[in-house]
Amino acid sequence: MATSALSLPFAEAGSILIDPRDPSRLGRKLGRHLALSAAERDALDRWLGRSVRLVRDRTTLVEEGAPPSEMHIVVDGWACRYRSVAGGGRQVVSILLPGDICDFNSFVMRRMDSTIEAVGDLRVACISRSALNDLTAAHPRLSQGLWWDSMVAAAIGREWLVNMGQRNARQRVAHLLCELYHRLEQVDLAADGEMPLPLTQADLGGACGMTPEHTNRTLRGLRDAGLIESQPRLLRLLDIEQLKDDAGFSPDYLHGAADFNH
Amino acid sequence: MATSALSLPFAEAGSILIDPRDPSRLGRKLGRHLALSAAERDALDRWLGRSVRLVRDRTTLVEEGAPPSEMHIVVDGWACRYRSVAGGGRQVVSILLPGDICDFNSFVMRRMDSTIEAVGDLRVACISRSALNDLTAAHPRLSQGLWWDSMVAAAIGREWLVNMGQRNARQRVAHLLCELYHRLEQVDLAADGEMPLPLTQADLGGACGMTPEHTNRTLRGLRDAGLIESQPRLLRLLDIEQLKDDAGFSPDYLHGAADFNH
DNA sequence: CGTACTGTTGATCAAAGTCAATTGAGGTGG
DNA sequence: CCACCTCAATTGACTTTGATCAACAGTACG
Repeated sequence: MATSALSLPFAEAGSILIDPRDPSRLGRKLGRHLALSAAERDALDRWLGRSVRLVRDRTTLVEEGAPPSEMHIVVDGWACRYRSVAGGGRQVVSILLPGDICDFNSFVMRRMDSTIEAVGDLRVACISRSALNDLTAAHPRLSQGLWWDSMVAAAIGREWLVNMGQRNARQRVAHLLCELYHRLEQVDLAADGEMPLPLTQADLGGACGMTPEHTNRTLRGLRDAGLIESQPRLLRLLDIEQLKDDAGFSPDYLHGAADFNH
Repeated sequence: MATSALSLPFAEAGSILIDPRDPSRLGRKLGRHLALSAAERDALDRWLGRSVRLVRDRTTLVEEGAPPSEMHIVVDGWACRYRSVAGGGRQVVSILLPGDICDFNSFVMRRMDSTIEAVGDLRVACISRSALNDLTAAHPRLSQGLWWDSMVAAAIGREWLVNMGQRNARQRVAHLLCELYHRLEQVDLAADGEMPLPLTQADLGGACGMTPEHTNRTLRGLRDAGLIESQPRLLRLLDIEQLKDDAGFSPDYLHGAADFNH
């Protein structure tokens, strides 16, 4: 019988294997945790390149309430996943970066429970259920990788809960910025305290449960304290250690390779 | 009572080691979504009864930072999963009811990122990685069920984010109570607006990002409005419709069987 | 050029946190 | 059986955070 994408081939968390080549961000991310073979990476990259969709700035990739179709993986660009509430409010429930799986639940749920919107132009790889089944049947370790990624996404969600429930505005924003920086770093999109940041202040606030106005003031506070410096779509973390300290940020919850493999 | 099932050897073919009137809540929950065969249900129940651990009131089942061992499923009782923050604060990130999987990430992560604590005496089924692999290899549909459960848990986490970010204290508490009622109902532990509630007000507040004092006042508000009525470990929802309406609660995110089956 | 968004700032206000006590119930030991 | 102890629930007074309302400025773009 074919191993379905939903199978559970759990193995011991493997040793790191960094492939010197430059495959998809997802492959790169998974490769930091699992020992993916060249064949597995190739297969993944092939599938990711097979059907890529372009989503224009501020248009939606999937809509809340709609029946799910395919699963999407961010190839390039950013996206926000949010839920709308009565009264016009919107809560950002996750921020999707290159290499992130947008809607893992597509194959399990009957309706999407949140909306995914592009922040800047976005390219996503589309994978049908049967394609994913084929892929994971041929390469069970990729299936492990998907599980791992799914669990990390859940851990990030839990940390966001901690963020909103236990920290003040300044800490919330600082924490989110630290998280984004670390996640970008893991896929080689940030370094030296410098990162792209296409999100508006309203997006950032929406992720922290804050109004745009208060987000603005909070960012100003961080800027005045010499912790960050911003240009239109770019952010520089001037004192990461101080920022982490203020925010109570510890990267453990990201379960990133850097913290576990050495 | 059923504690005698603890040490029973796995011997009688087809027999259910747990009280036959009390089949696993997990099986019941999954059965609402998937068409589980009798054999699948039976296999699940057997495994769940194989190794049951008793966790005393307010002691921890798994500890933040510890390396994961087995996966646990609530058989009976309640638990809270929380993360501690510097300064003594604790954020409850999920509330675990009978039939819930406590720590699905056990098999994927290297360290637990949160603590799970019993709320009242708790019984959990323990399943090793290899046992789960065997079980899902023999019954692939159970594997689907685990995926489904995992995705629902993630959806609940997202809804909690919405709750904390977009709703006021009264709505947050009302929403949480509605959610708990619905989830209990799905495993036949609540009906007619009446539900067990072993949580303290501090627990409830911890899940909503509120102080115990404010939680107390908020509950009083709901009581004064005639929406709820409480006894020590029991809660009655006197006007569920009004409560849902106030809270902006819609059970869609629970992806419950009632809305999707048939 | 308007138009529309994003960022910015100020004034005011309400919601929730903090600090401080008191009450009440359950459990324990004498 | 009762005194005592602990923890949960409750209430009050006060403070602070962040929301709300209201402008206005900079910028991109048709």
